[in-house]
Amino acid sequence: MRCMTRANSVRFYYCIVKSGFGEIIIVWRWTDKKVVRVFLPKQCDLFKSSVYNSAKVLEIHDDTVRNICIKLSNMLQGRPTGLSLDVLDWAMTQPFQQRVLRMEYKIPHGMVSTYGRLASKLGHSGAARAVGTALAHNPFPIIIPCHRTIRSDKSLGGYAGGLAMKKKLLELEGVEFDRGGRVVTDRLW
DNA sequence: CTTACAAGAATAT
DNA sequence: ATATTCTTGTAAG
Repeated sequence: MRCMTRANSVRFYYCIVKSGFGEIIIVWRWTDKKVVRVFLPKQCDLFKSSVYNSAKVLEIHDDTVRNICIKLSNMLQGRPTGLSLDVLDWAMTQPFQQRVLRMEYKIPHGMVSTYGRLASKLGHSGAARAVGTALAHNPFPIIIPCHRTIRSDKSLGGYAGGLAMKKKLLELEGVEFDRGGRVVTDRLW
């Protein structure tokens, strides 16, 4: 795990966590060491074109940072890991989106919900698609397990990291699929 | 079972 | 103000 920093007014640094899916990039704010974004392997180009680019290498020397990297790595191997939400920076999230993300966080390991159900839980029944867009812009994939939300017909729905990754993440958590790629479960969260 | 489509909600542009 | 999106229930093919 290596870190990098950016010489600018607002300083960020990032860690690369290696996984079976490829390299995951965690971006931190220098000042308060809060996680600002997580980039999945499929979002590598997005990272380069983001404001979090142009950095230089730095070694991890912080226990908090190291701890989060390890926990994230565990999650990528399908192990349930208690990652606290207070390591995250919510500044860039919209009010509704933040409520969606916090609700998503409650979905237990190995369980799935649907966009529509989450909407209802938030008191916005009918806002299934809005939940979808909120999750689509999830700045903290994996930490906020947005792979645990699927469509009402139990097909996968979407995932910024690619559907293959979404399916694999769920399988690692013990979720089963049928031949049509739909989740088999009678228990929706 | 598989497409087609309108409705609906929040956010991005 | 309009376009966009990780949806959904219903109505046909």
